[in-house]
Parts: sequence; C-alpha cells; structure tokens
Amino acid sequence: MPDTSSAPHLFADVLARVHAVCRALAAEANWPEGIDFSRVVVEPPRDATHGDMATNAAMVLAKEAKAKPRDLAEQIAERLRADALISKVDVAGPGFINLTLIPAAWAEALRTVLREGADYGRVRGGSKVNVEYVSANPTGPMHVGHCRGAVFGDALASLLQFGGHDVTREYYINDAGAQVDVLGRSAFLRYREALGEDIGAIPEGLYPGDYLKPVGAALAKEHGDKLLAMTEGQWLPTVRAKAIAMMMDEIKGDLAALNIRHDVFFSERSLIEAGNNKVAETISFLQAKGDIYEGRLPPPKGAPVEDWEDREQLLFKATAYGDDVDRPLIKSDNSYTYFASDIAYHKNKFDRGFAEMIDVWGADHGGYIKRMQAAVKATTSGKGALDVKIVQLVKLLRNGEPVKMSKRSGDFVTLREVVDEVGQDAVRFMMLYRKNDAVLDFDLAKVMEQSRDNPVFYVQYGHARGHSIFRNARTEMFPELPEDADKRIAWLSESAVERLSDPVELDLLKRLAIYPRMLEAAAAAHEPHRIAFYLYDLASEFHALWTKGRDLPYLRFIINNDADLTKARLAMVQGVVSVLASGLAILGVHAPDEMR
RNA sequence: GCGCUCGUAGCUCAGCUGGAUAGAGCAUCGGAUUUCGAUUCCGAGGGUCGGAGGUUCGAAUCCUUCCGAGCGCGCCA
Repeated sequence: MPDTSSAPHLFADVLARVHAVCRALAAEANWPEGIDFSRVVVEPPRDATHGDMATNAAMVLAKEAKAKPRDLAEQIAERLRADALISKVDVAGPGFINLTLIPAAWAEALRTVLREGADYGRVRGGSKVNVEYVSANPTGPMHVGHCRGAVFGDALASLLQFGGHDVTREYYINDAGAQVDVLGRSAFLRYREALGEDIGAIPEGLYPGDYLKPVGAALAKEHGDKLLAMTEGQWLPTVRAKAIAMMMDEIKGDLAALNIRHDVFFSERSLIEAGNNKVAETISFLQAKGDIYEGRLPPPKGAPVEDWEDREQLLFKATAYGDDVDRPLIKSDNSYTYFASDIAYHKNKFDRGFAEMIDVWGADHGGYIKRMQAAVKATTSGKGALDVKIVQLVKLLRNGEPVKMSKRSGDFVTLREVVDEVGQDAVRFMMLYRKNDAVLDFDLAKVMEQSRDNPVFYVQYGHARGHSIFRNARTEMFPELPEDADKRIAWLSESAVERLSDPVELDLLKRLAIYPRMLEAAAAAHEPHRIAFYLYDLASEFHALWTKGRDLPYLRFIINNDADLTKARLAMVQGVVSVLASGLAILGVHAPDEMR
C-alpha cells in the first residue's frame, strides 16, 4: 500500500473525515462487518454551485446500511456539519452530500502547495513496477512512429515514480531474430564499400539506409580486409554484433534528443545463450505445469497463408488463460518463435521482482496482448500482472497536409528530423495531449505557433508569465523577492494568503488543490494525458485571471498601495508556477522562466 | 470469418474507472476591448453520447447485439 500520509492534500483530508463519520455510524448502527468503504469518494461536483466537494457515501453505502440513501445522507450530513473545516452541508438529488469548505481551507491548501514545493502531490513508498517502452528494433535510427510510444512510456514511468512506485524503465532489444541477420548482411555490404569496392544498388531485402555506412567504415578500420576471406557463417556474428551495437548507440542518441533514458537494456539474445537458455527453461517450467502440448492448429481464417503446412507442433495452452487460440513456441526450422522468447522475457521480469509490468506497444501489436497476458498469468501463477498500453498511430501533418516522405532517409521520416524542426518540448507535450489509444494528428506548423491554439506554448507561457510577474514585483515593490525558487517560496510562505478572497482567486486555489487527486487518478489509470489536460486548464485559468486584471485593476497581482495583498497574490502565483513546473516535469517538458 | 481499439456539438477532442441539467477549444453569430509581456474577454446558438435492447436508485461509462472506421490474424519481430 502506498503511504499517502506523506502527501497531505485537501481532498484526501476531507475524504478521511467522511470515512471517519461513516465508520462511526457503522459502529453505532451495527452495520454488517466488512463493508467496503473504498467506493466512497470525495470529488469536485460537476456544477460548482453545488459546493466545493461532493461525496457519494450515502448512495454507495445505503444498501449495506439498510437505509434509504437520502436518510443516510442526512445522518452523515448532520455529523459533517460539526466539522470546523466545513461551512455548509447539503443533501441533494438521489443522496449526494455537497460540502462547502470555509475559505481558510483554500488558503491552507495554498500553504500546502508552497510547503511541499516540488514534492506537492508526491507519494512515497509504493510497489515495484517495470515499464517497458520503445523497444525499437536495432536495425536503424528511430522514426516518427516510435516517438509516441517513447514519450508516452517515459511520461508514464515518471508519473508512476511521482506516485510512489519504484519504477524501472526498460528497453527490450530484439537482437535475436532474422532481421538482425539482414542488418548484419547489409552492414557487410557497407564494409565492402568502405574497402573501396563498388557495391552498386543495395539489393532488395537489405537495408538501404546511409546510416549503415559508418558501420562499414568502423568494420573496415577494425578488421581491415580480413573478413572478406571468411564465409558468411564466420563473419556474420562479428558484423551483426558491431552493427547492433552501433545502431543501439544511434537509438540512444535519438532518445536523448527526446530526453529519454532507460535503466535497463535487455537483450533478447541473452535469453538463449548457450548454457543459460532461459527460453528452454521457461518451456520446461510450463511443461511441468501442464500448459504445453504437442498439437495441430487450424489454418488462419483471414489472409490466406500460401505455404501453410499442417504439422504437429509445440503449443502453449493460451486458451486456458483467456486467449483465443493456443500459440506455437517452436518454428518449423526448430528455432524459437518470438513469442517463446517473449514469454521467457516476461517471466524473467517477474523473477526480478516485478509483479507489476507495463508494456507500451504500437497499435499494430494489439492482437498480441491476450496471448502475452495469458503467458504472464501462466508463468507467474496469476501473481504477476501485465498491463499493455497501446499507442495509436501519429498522423504527421504540415499545415493540414500529410507529410510522408523524408528528406534524409527516403522512405521514412526520422525522429531526429521532427525533433530538430519543432523541438523536444513540442513533441513531448503534443504526444501526451491525447489519450494513448486515440489516433493523433501532429501538425508541424501548428505546434510552432505562439498562441492559445497551441497548448505547448500556452502552458509554458503560463509558467513564464508567473516569473514575469515576479520580475515586475521585484522592480516595482519587493526588491528583496528572492530569485532562487526555494528562497522565494520560503519568503512567500510568510504572506497573508487569507487575503485571497475573490471568487476567481479561490477558483484558482481550488484548481491547485485538485492537483494531487488528479495525479493519483492518472497514475492509477496509467494515463499521463490527464496531466497535460490539467495543466492546460490551470494555465487557462491563470491567464484568464491575468487578463481580468486589465479591466479590473483590483484583481491585478501587484497592488501598489497594498503590500500584504500583493504578497499574498504572489504566493498564489507561486502556487501556479510550482504546480505547472511539477506537472511539466512529469511530462518531461521544460518550464521556461521567460519566452523568447 | 475472428480478435483488439475506437465512434461524444459543424471540426479537433475531454469527460476524474457508474453520479446531479454531457463539457472545452476552434468555427458560426452578437457584444466589449491599446494590454503588469505577445488579440483578449463576455454572451448565444449548436447533442438521439453510432443504433437497439439489458443490468440498477442512476449509464457516454458496465453487459448483449447490430452499424461504421482503424489495426491485427501459425513459422515476421
């Protein structure tokens, strides 16, 4: 269980009070044992006129308490009225209990934001989680298609980390299949080229990209012409290994351009090393459990398979764990299927202590989820849980027109080209400004706009505007306002935040108070996009308040004849700045002090 | 044929794991507006939440079934 006590915030506080009231009632009225109170939630009501918070306690508990929801609501409401933090309690609709908090509660919420600083909303002491993402084949540089999964996985990992989990970011290197052999042969061609040979056009079936030229050159430098005298069986392991290593360096460079780093790079090949064959081990493990048998499969129904051969083969009983058909583990040439090593890989994750695993895959792997989850169930006896997050396609556009071809590689647009053009912040934010399972339009021109239409700009500008206000306050009123964040926060913590009483100010404070709750929900649902939307809303509200000050001078942040109020408002601005910075940090997007 | 994902305002999308009268931004229409840093603010119209059933106090959300779109469908990874 995560230790939420280390992350105090208003919603958790009020929820605890509601729980306490319910438990007290349960004890007095002799409700049955073992009632599940976890369904009781405290949330902001959809309609703000209903109050600050609402709880469903009465409706959720009515059945077990053998009471009518409205009656039970009245009982709970009566006790909540005695709470000093709550100024007004109403029962409404089918049994909602609407709560209005005393204004000081919001001032206190702001104090919490300032006191916690960068840790506001953070939870400590959660479970171990393995997040596997990117895992692009080491056969070339990353292309745009990889961007989304990379950014999504990275942000999800950060979100879970902030939510208290002990997160390992992992990359699975597919360095064992046929395509790395193709990579090796392609590199060998470049090696001959580097030795001066005219290789002509790259044959069909090999990788044509220029990015393999440096591999050829490196091989030539390292081995001279020695490899030329060998048979393919002799040079392939060497050439392949070199090419994979150099491609991984290339990929790591691409990831670095997006500010992404992994803790573990796990080699598929390492699973089938002689003397330590994890795949064989895993198959025996499953065999002992009775999850493997020799059998035949019906031919696939869809696109006809030309060389279909009905044969007896080694099958994993995936249907016993929720899959639609049983899955083969060994190919006709006696090597393992990709699935077989993937089972071993996920079992290995579990054996390393990860009961919780998250994989981030592209949309084209959707059909693979069931079998993998079946495999995890089987290899962990149901103790491991695998959540697979599918990221949908990204449609790359420029001013609404599809961008297909690349200047550099010819057939695909590389990740670098996109990052170089619009910057990592824009790429990261926009990749997260959509649910992962919805198709995303990414318009290269739009994300460069400096306007409200561009969420990246709008949110970052919110942060910059906060700092701009600090700079103005410094020259106009408080030369002593510290530049250093920690010192500034300490200085502002001394302010009379109770002076913040205008409804629009309180709305902003309420928005800040929701942040930890939003993070909790986003982490539980594995949905980092919620942060992006929250930040956009927060920035909008902040910009709106700023704009109001244009017409209504009393709402400006800097009030020349009222130092106390100004300081309180600066504290509020700091609250906004802190939360924007916190959220952007989780998304891996910079929070600039000024826009240039 | 089967599986997975999606379907919400004219467009692009949210909707806090079942809550109250379904929201926001563009766009449209009507008003206001030279700004502590960048054309902003207020208001209005606009919906069979793809269709039809079901589950219960209550459904955009869960179940069933159709319709439509995308992806996938032994030995590729």
